[in-house]
Amino acid sequence: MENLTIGALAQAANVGIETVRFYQRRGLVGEPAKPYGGIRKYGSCELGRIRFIKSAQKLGFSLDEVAQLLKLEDGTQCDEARTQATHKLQYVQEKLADLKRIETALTELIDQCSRVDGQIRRPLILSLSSFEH
Amino acid sequence: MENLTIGALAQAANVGIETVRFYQRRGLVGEPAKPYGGIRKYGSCELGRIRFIKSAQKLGFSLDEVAQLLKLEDGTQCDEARTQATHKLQYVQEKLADLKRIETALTELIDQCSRVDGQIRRPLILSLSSFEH
DNA sequence: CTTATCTCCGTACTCAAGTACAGAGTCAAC
DNA sequence: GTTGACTCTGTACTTGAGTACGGAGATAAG
Repeated sequence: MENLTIGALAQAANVGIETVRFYQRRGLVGEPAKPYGGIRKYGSCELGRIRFIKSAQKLGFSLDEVAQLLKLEDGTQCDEARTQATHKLQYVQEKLADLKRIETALTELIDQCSRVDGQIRRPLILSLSSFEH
Repeated sequence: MENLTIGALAQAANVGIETVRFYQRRGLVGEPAKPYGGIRKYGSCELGRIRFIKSAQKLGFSLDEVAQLLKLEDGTQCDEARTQATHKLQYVQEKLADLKRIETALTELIDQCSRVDGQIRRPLILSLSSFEH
C-alpha cells in the first residue's frame, strides 16, 4: 500500500491524476522528493489526505477551509489551533443543525407522500428559509 | 413585507441583486409578471426561496440539487417525489454522519490542545479519511 | 421637470475547482 | 533496444456560481 505511483494513488483515492497535482499545487497534499530524474512515490499519508479533502468538500467546506482544518492538526501553535478549532466547531454545529432540519423535513415529506390524503405545505422550505446566518 | 422591489428583496435575503436575477434565470426563484412597462414586486415567497437556496448551499448542495429538492415539494408526482426524497434522505444522513465525525474530532482536538501533555495524532484526518463514498 | 436612484435586460467578466493536453522523459516487458 | 504505458511540467480549457457593467426606462423627492 506504500510506494504508489501518482496514478495508483489517484485510483486508490478515486480522483483524477490531475486532481492530485492540483492539490499539490495548492499545498494540500505533499509532494515527496523525487529520486533524481525519476518518479515520485506516494503512500497512505497522501491517500488519507486526499480522502479527507474529498469528504470535507462534500460537507460544503471549500479548499481554503480544508487548508485551515489541516493546519489545525500540525501540532504547532496549539493556542491558535484551539481558537480556530473552536470557531470551526461552532460552524460545524450550525451545519449539523441545518442538516437535521432538512432530514426531518425530508422524513415528513416522505411520510406525507405515503399518506395520500394530507396536503404538503412546503416543509423543506420552511425547514431552512427562516434562518439568518 | 410584501411588495418588495428586487433591491429590497436582495437586501432582505442578504444577496446581491444580480444573484436574484441569476436564480430567476435558473428557474429557482419565480419572476412575478410585471405591470406593463413597470417594475416587478416580490414577497415572502421569493424571500423564503432565496434563503432556502443559500442555506442548502452552505450544506454542500449544488444549485441543481437545490432545484431537485424544490421540485419534490410542488405536490405533483407524489410517487416520484417519495422515491427522490428517500434517496436524498439517505444522502443527507451520510452527510450528517460525516459532520458528526468532524464535530467529535474537533472537540477532541480542542480538548487535547488544552491539556498540553498529549500528542495529537491527526484526529481530523482519521475522522474522515478512511471512508469510501 | 429635472435629478438621483432605482429597475430592466443583455452580455461579459471573475473565481474556484478541477480537466485536458502537449511534449519530453522514464521504465518494464517483450 | 524498441514499444507501450506511465510520469513530469507547464499551460490552457471548462463548469458552476455568481458579479459587473452598459444603456435604456421608471419613479419619487425636491
